[in-house]
Amino acid sequence: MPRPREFDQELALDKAMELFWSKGYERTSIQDLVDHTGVHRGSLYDTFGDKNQFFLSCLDRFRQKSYQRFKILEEPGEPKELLTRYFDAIIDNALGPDSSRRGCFIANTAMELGAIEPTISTRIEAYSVDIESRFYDFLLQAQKQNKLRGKHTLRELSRFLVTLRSGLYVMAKTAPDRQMLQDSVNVALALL
Amino acid sequence: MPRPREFDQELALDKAMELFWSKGYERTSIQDLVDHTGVHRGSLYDTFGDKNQFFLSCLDRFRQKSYQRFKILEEPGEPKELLTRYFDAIIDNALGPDSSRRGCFIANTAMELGAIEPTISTRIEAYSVDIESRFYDFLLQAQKQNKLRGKHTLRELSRFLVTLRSGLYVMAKTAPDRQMLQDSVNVALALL
DNA sequence: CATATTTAAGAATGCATATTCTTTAATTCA
DNA sequence: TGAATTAAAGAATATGCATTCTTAAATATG
Repeated sequence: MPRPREFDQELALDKAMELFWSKGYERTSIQDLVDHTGVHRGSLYDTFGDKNQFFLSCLDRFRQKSYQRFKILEEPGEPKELLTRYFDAIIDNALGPDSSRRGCFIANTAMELGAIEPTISTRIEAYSVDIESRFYDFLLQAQKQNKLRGKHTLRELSRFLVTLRSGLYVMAKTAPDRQMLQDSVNVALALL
Repeated sequence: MPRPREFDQELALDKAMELFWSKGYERTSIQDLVDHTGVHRGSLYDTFGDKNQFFLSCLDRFRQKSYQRFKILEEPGEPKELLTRYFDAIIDNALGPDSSRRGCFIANTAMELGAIEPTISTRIEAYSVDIESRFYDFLLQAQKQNKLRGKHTLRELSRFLVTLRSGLYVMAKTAPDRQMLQDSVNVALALL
């Protein structure tokens, strides 16, 4: 009996995510979202709730998608080579299409709202812990194959990689050239 | 013949800087600035111009102040020891008083406005280049004293340190505990 | 075919915002 | 002492914002 929805819900969520990603929470207005998704104001409210809820949905969607990048680390190959490819992908993603320098949606949000909104900071912290443990698992595999040198614990190493990763996202917004980021990765991965 | 100003201009600038620093550009309203500085709206406009100009003045003030931290690297001592102290100071500053986790004003701004406002991004880029060259100078001194091992160029190394530094500022907003940041620094400085 | 039900469209509301304007107060120099 | 000049105070303006309400449209089932 219902009138059918005229817009693709998933597509609208993706479009909204893009906008929040590149402009941040405060600078993205409902009108911006309406324009960019092509969906009517009221329909957005009916479907996704208010701006806060909508933003959180976008954040979760980003989180899901970004986990896919860790599949690179599960492929066969030398650990260092795999990490190089992983961080290359990170750099590509951070610089964005046509050098839009959108960075990482979650890192951006951490900087904008991390110390302010408790509901945001818990999510961001969980995400960070998650990434750390994925690095940890990867390093554990490498260690089992005796392909890890150096005196640090896996915990320290994985935390270092998380911090490096975050640093790259800041530099993507700061430095104009890709080489700056590449140099940082080259140095960092030399200690493995 | 003029009526004397009743507020301390420098003090007001510092207060405003604190606010922009911890809340960012968008989330800081003129009313917030009025409340926090104790200076009347009109006086702020007369003295500092509009919100944009005011913000830029605060950014410049922060920049000046933050350069002082590099004096740590000019003190006598082992390079690695000096860098450890430098990054300890960075961590202190990033976590802020009573764990307010305000991060770095410039890094925050890079994330919020870096890819959007051209007038901001040029300043931020200049700041980044400046920091890189200060690391470079420091490493050059260390190299002259034969206190640097490793195969990387000084340019690569200084860029790595800049990225590490940025990463710490993100993690200060993300991770709740200091140890996470400390671990990252420990690993990073091991390769010098 | 008609009614129930959900979506879409657009107008409307109310509040926060940045900025300016007008009036009043405090000085200094003639 | 008084006119000129600058600062402070407070009101006022206009715009943008998130959110809601009302009305029209489209479908499925009886």
